[in-house]
Amino acid sequence: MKKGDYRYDYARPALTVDCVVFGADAGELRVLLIERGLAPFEGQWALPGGFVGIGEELEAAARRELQEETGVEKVFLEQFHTYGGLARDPRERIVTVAYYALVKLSDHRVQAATDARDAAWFSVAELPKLAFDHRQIVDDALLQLRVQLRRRPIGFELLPKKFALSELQGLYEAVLERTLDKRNFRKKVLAMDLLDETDEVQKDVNHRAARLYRFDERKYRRLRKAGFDFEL
Amino acid sequence: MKKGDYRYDYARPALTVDCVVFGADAGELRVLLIERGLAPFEGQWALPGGFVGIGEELEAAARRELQEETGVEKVFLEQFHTYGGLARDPRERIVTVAYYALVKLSDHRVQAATDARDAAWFSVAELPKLAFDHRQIVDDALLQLRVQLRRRPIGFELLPKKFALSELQGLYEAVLERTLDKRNFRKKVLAMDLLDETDEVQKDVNHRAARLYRFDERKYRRLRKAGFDFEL
DNA sequence: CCAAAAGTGTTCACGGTACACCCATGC
DNA sequence: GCATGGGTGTACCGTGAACACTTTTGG
Repeated sequence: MKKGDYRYDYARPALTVDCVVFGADAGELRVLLIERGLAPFEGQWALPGGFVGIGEELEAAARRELQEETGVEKVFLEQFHTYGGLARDPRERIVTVAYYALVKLSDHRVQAATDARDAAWFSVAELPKLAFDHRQIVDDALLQLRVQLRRRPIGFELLPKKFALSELQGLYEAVLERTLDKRNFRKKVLAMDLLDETDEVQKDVNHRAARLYRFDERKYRRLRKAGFDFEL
Repeated sequence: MKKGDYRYDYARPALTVDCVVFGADAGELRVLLIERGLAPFEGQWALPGGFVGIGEELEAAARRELQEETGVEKVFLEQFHTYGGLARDPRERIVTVAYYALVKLSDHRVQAATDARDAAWFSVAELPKLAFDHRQIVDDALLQLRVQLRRRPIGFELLPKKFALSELQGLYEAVLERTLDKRNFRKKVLAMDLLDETDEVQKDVNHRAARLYRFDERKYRRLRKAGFDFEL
């Protein structure tokens, strides 16, 4: 982005993007936060995000900021709400377009960079105090995730490519905050015929190892064309 | 808004709001459009909307534009997506926050004003060519409406305060684009116990007049607190 | 008396839910 | 051999879907 002197007839809000990045770990839902290296709210935890370039698509800006500040790349990303409250930012009027992202925790060693002093995963159950209105944004994203998780096959974005059914169930339980019946869950998931059984099993567990499955994107697309609706 | 000379270190997109206003009439779903009085796309039909003031909330801007351009006030309004494509507007980069609104057609005599040359209702089945990417926005809003109509009691926003069950059914059929069974529909709706039977009936119909009902907002709120989920 | 829509019950199939026991593995 | 989670089947209930006839009113 080129620094210069840009003039307009009317005052304009600044435009940013922010990302609520979810990951799952041992049946716990986590959110990726950065520790701010700059004022305002220096030293506080916040969502990764930043300004939208004048020649940059909104989603591209979200991906760029995510990559720059946390190292996270190539993830499921979806816009869910735009926040424009007058007092969001103490400096000036800033409108932010919020996205939620889903990542396989195992794939992403996060690392802070640019204006982020640090980056780390926090359990959604114990978030620190967040900068700006980011707490509100996280809460809204979580609500959105809960709704979408049941209607679209996005849970798989949060797990390793190969996973045990109990891991999938644990994820649903963590996000929906309730326990599910094991038999019913397995029956329903397998009946949808969206998972391929691999010939691998879990490793490094001190009990019987579970069979691993893989989500079949192709099958899902084919079924959806035929009018099938994912529902869990 | 005060015209002046505003300077920034980095170029900023302009920020607007646009509204997809739905109304129902004789079992047909309609959208409110304005005919543009200014370039670009002068003379073409477009969504009501306009620039967000620097000290103005997003939703407030949407309501103001709606009122100014079409005379519509005090309606159900909900944000659903933000559009930031680089080529949306031929003049410069403009990001727009889109809302959908639901109005009782009977309550609103629309009238064009400010930079709208004309305002009129169009059946969603036969929209004219629209300016900018507004066709895409309408399509997305319609999709959103279809989803929300089944999960939240928003259909009542589109009908007169007192309505016949067949009118409600006609609305659902129009939006969802499929026929519904009369007996099952009435059973389901009445079973939710959200409607109050009035002692009025339809007038000016040349057949048996239907009883009129009213949506009971209070009851709905009470039920929702008790964990009830609207679903049709 | 005819047209047009209002109003009303029952049956059936399916999917959701509840529920308990044996099995494989690591220590 | 024991602890830990993996893996499996059946019975019941409630909800959604299909379906046709009588009633009221206006013209």
